[in-house]
Amino acid sequence: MANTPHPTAERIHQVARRLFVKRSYSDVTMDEIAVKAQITKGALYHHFKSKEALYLAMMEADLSEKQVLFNKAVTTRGSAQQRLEILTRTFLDLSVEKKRISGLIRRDINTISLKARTRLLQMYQEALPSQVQSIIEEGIAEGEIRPVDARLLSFSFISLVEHTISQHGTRTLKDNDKKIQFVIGLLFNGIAAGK
Amino acid sequence: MANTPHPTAERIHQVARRLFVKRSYSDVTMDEIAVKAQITKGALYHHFKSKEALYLAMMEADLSEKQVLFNKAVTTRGSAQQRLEILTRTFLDLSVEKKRISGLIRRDINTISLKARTRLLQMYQEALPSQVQSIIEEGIAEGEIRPVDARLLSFSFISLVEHTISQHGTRTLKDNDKKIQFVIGLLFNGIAAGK
DNA sequence: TAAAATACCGACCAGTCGGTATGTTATCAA
DNA sequence: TTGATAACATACCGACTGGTCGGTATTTTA
Repeated sequence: MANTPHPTAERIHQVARRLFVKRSYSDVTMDEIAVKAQITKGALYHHFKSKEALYLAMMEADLSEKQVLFNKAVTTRGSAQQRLEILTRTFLDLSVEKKRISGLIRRDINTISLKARTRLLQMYQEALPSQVQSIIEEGIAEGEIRPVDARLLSFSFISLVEHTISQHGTRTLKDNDKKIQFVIGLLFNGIAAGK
Repeated sequence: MANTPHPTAERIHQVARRLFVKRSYSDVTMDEIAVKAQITKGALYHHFKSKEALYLAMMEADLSEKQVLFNKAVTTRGSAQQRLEILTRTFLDLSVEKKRISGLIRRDINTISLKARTRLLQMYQEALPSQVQSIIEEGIAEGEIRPVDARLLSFSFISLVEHTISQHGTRTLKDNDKKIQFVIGLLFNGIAAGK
């Protein structure tokens, strides 16, 4: 699945990724992907049987890669806060493009078929929210974090991190250390002044 | 602009809103809007000169309504926390559909023309983030909130609220009081157990 | 009541897009 | 050398989509 099968397929992946990150699923055409990948539509359809298949393959490659990466943070020893910091840093160290991909799912999820949707959501779940969630749950078990809904909190946390890489986020929080500080500080201590 | 000009135009607005909330800009067709509004395409184009114009009109009507609503929370006397609670409650009291609309902007923003995009972002800015931001800024000035980037925080806060109305959010946090408690608690105090 | 504006109809058009059918060329095992 | 198969190219299809247009019904105004 993520086994670099063919240089052309790899190039198609790259091109598709770049385009899908910038524009929505419906707005990216197979013709454009073919042109940008310097092949013809025939070749494109030789490697991927449909647009949805290409989209899915691209997303799955990305998500399984992230799943492995983030798992290192989950399995590290340390406090929940430390591990969330590591996970966040791992994410922030990715290329701009790869950081943005995760956000596509919410945007495009309703445009693809039900089957693809289910599969995609499941992969996303395992790659990101579940891993954040497990750290939070252990933090709660250890008494480090007060009991809250870990699932909802993990989604909130992911959004929070995503905001730091937005246009305004990068303007305000120049480097990754500042971003991590903002995100972790807000998550653990909130914004109340009295402390 | 928001002056109930014509029953048919009003119906078109409703139908468009319902469809655009569920699916992306590109995926909603003018034909479908016409059929669902029980008029012909000719009539539809009589009331709105283009698809984009309809989308924009719908969004603007919604945003200007929200702008007024949320402004009441901003101009209320009280602590920043109290005012954010009021603003959040005002939002949560809206219909499911109207709660969801705000999220469309991020999804569709890259699909529409540059001109429309700029205008839309500006209206959104004034309706939501700016108002949240001004409350936060006053909270900082009063020493209630520790100094953070108010703009980035307002975006984060809005996302946080939006998560509480997601599928999982409503499952976990049954009523609006629970949602407000979660959101405000997290924002002001974080999740650290030691306090 | 004539005229003019508004609201609406539905057939049509030009262009787009995902996908296919049918080739041609490169690769490589037997 | 051959022949099967993978890797491409080219031409095309048909469904769909945003938008147009000539004309009609209805309401408002003079």
